[in-house]
Amino acid sequence: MSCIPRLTIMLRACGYRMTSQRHAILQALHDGGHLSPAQIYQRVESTGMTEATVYRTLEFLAENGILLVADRGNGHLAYELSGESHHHIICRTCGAQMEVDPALLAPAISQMESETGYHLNAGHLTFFGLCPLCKQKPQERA
Amino acid sequence: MSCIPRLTIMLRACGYRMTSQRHAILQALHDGGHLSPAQIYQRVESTGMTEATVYRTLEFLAENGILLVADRGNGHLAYELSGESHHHIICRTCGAQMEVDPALLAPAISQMESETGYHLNAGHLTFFGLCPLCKQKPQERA
DNA sequence: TTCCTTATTGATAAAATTATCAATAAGGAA
DNA sequence: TTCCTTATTGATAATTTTATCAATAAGGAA
Ligand SMILES: [Mn+2]
Ligand SMILES: [Mn+2]
Ligand SMILES: [Zn+2]
Ligand SMILES: [Zn+2]
Repeated sequence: MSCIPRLTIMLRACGYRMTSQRHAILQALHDGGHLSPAQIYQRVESTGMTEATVYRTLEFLAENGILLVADRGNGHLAYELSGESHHHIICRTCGAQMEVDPALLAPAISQMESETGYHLNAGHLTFFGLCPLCKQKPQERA
Repeated sequence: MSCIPRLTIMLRACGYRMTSQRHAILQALHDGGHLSPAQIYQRVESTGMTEATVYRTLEFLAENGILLVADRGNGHLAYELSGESHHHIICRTCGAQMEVDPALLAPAISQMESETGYHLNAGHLTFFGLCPLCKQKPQERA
């Protein structure tokens, strides 16, 4: 993917380094979308990388804004490349999910800002609910 | 606290039971507010309860709507008694936090519902940002 | 290219969280 | 109260995640 060189420069500007491990994890997320640490490890295991390195690298990349952390509702976290801003909606019944335009929340957020005095980072939220299908037939679908 | 009898009835109606362990954990959360599993275990350790029981009980109570799960931003979760609906704002710099009236998000959520077809559970969200103090003096405060 | 500094990794241990399963006890029925 | 069914717990092992620290390698300087 073409963003590796850009990220390399960005990291070096902060005194950090681009390593083969970071490269492999970024690549895995590039063609994997939202992935859990375990899923990512599967995809980079062949390089000999340690699980500890996967966790460390994900935390590092997230802290530096290169990755976004997402709540999957199962208590565990997922990671993804931080591209265009967005939020998520997940169906509590069937797990279906979709992305949401952050513009929909903008007015609510700016109102929260003016009422609380906080400066909010719109961020990357996850909303839970029922998808159109599960809204009808209450129980079906695992 | 006075809600134990009510919760007992609620649980029995679903075939579940009120145990001394559940009672102790609810009591801990009643006078503790938002607590992590470790913090809760500290407070009920004297009863001889196992850590595994703490985790199981928290998951059980949350699944049944008696507890809310909160994202604390540190990757770990916190639990609290589900009372009046609200959301949270946490300062990424100093950790200061405050609750937010869910009514502020209501219009945005109903618009998301009409645009996506999902039925959303307003829920219990956590927003991150900078508090009024940290917004000014950029670096200070651990 | 060679050398140096040190950020990063692997190896390992520790800690936190989850899964198994037999023993216990909640609470409904008699 | 006594008895029974079975939800729940404790004990234990397995898995996941985090912390330590010496060995490695990124990448700037010479
Ligand atoms: Mn996302
Ligand atoms: Mn809360
Ligand atoms: Zn669904
Ligand atoms: Zn602050």
